[in-house]
Amino acid sequence: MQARTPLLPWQPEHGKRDAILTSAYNTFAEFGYANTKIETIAERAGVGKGTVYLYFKNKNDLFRQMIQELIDWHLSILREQITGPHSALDRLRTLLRVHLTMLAGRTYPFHLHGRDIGHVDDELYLWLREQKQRFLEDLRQLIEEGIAEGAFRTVSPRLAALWLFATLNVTLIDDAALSTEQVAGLIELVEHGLRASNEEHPTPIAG
Amino acid sequence: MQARTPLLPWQPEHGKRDAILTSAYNTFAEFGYANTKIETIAERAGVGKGTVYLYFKNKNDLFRQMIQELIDWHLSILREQITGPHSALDRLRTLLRVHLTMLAGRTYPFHLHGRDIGHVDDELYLWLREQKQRFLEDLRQLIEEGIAEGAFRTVSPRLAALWLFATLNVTLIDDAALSTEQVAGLIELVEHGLRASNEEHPTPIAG
Amino acid sequence: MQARTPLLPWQPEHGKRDAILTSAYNTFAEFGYANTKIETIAERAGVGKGTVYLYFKNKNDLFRQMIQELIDWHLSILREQITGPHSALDRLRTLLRVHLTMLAGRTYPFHLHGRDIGHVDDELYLWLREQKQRFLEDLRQLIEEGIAEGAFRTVSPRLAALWLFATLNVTLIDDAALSTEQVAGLIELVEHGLRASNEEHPTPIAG
Amino acid sequence: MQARTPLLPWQPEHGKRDAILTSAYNTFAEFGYANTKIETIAERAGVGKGTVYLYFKNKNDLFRQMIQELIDWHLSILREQITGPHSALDRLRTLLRVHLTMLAGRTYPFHLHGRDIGHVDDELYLWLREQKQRFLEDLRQLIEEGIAEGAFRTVSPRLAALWLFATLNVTLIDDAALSTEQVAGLIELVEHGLRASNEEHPTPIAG
DNA sequence: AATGAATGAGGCTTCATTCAT
DNA sequence: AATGAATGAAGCCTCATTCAT
Repeated sequence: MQARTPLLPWQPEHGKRDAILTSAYNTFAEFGYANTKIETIAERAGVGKGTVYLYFKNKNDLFRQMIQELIDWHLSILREQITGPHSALDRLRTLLRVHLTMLAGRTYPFHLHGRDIGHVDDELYLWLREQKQRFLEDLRQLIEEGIAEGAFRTVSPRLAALWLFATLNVTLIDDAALSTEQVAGLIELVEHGLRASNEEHPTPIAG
Repeated sequence: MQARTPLLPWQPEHGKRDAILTSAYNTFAEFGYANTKIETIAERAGVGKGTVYLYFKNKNDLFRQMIQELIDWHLSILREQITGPHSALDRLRTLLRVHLTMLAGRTYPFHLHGRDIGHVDDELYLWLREQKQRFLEDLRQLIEEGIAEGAFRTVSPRLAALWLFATLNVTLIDDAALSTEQVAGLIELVEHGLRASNEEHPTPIAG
Repeated sequence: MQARTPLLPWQPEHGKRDAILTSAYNTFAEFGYANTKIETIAERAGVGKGTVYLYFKNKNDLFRQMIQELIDWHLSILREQITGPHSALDRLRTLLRVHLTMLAGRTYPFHLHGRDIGHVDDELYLWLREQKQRFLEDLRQLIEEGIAEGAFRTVSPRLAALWLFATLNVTLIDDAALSTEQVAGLIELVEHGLRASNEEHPTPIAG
Repeated sequence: MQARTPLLPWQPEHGKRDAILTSAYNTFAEFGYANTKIETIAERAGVGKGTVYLYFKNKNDLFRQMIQELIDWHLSILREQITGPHSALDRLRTLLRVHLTMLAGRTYPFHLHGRDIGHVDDELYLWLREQKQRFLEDLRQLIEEGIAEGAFRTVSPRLAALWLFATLNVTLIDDAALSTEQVAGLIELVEHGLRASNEEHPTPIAG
């Protein structure tokens, strides 16, 4: 169903900039920032070392732009799920499923909250903080709507948002991707944590 | 209650090795691995640069030992909670509270599952994987016991363990430490996710 | 009188080659050889980077040709003064006035003797040596003629030529151009250094 | 007589800093700034490449400090001659002789007024301007004193100072050092330029 | 003829590591 | 055991030059 969602926001065949960003993503993911050489990124992108510097000011700049475009793209997809026309519960389910499916198909090297990559660059660090806060706001609103709809218990929306955010990182724990059943099970656990107790028998997920 | 748990496993006044490890912890946390200079660690530890090499083979070795001792110490404290004599639910509650309290008091720079620090060193990466798996096993067992006790719903114990693990990282999302109320709220959310539906009114946490 | 002497031997409107040489002159003068980029020269000349290589083999070649044409042009103008039909004293006066006036109108970045620019290129270095020697010869001859005419004291013509040459560089010392009075004063100093002592009352300079 | 004046202000055997500065002087003089590699300076100084960076922030800093210490040292020696107790004429003679002798013994790569090296570094450029102005002031004063003493004609002191300064650079024109006779002849030319006309028969220079 | 995107050789600089004291 | 001056491998980045259009 989500199979058609591309794994990354860039298409190497769309030009050298995209080729470099794709290569940068894979190389940084494989070796980490410090152990990645610009030369390696260039080689894998099929361009010369100097070409990287035609599109990016320096290594930091390349990294920052790569992360920003990746996160932007990822969050925009998630946001579509959060703000759709469906019930809060349905949107929560889809949010989790889409997110986990997107991560399942590849090595996702970077935590969404970016503490580990924030060291690289103050500008990026602050940008990530802001994105995180914005996304936490979206999650909070989703939960508030769920509460208003009577689907969720009366929990602290902000706290539940944090907790949801943490859960989203679950894939990062195991290197193996979650199976469809595991994703369903995870959604069920989260639902249970939030669901109003009178709603004993939730409608089936794919309803 | 947990206030007396020291924040770190080392005591600078216990000798140069501990001083170096404490300094290493703080410096790596502040700057990240790549941006941390041995000289800075030595300075902050109040020793000469060469002295670091009397206790550690190289920068990697220092980092690895620091992380390993930190994680070992941290997990051993958590393990005490998991394997105690109390009910599975109580142990779960204490586990979460102790973990979150330990992290609350300081900047915790490293994810327990260590994807971000695994880049540094294959040996450390594999060690962290193993620790993670062992701890996931422990969590799985806790959940199985909870199911056996009738306190938890019949969920996939392995999956729930993963989910718990993810939740443990919640503090890393926000830079601000969680308040006591927030910790309680978080525990409540997790409990709700796991709790057998007939157990509507759980016994108070501290008994 | 010399106001109509153009400042540089090239006219940008005479074609791309002249435009590039003018731009090269200004840019090398502003930034020095090492800090000057071909791209900057091309931009200022209003041509593409590749176009420079249609007219010049490489950066060194561009620099060399620029210097050579500049010096050639400059010395040929000076030489006209030296070898004219007037008396040695008059020719000396005019030589100094013309030279100083030419330099006064612009930033003259390159010493005539070229020690500082000789580093760039052995070929240019040797060429400059030769030009220098040739010009010193001309100066020597002028002085010899002055001695023969009885206008100058019996000095070492070669040494006096060196000394004259050094004096020609006086403008390079101060960034500010010399005023007409200063030029006259300078000429007067040089004359005094050379003049036969019996010629107490020289004819006024501007005659 | 001046043979005992060391050629350079540094003594390689006085430590690595002096060894590096001496090597830097010789290497920059030989190849020019842009064509000089830090590695070459280090090799010739008999130290490792990294050692240079223990004493100097970077290549520019090394160059700047080298020039400044060289000029400082050189000018301080000249200044001693200018401000001595002797007559203005004697001091002028000694000034020229000392300066020319100092330069005679070696390749002097850098013009005192530093237009050619100013491109390297703005800080250095401004510093050189200031030194130049200060030294021109000293020369001006010497000339004023000579006028007051009746030894010099009534010339513009500032202009004559500029002219003297230019003459000091005479050695830079020819690569060959001036002989003792040439130095004497040069001094004589300068004297003639300045001397009060009633002083027809000066005492012979070399006595 | 004219262009400018692409390249990669070359050099500055950092910093982990060594070792003489 | 403790030190820190010295080292040089490694990698980022610049920019002269090329070449397809």
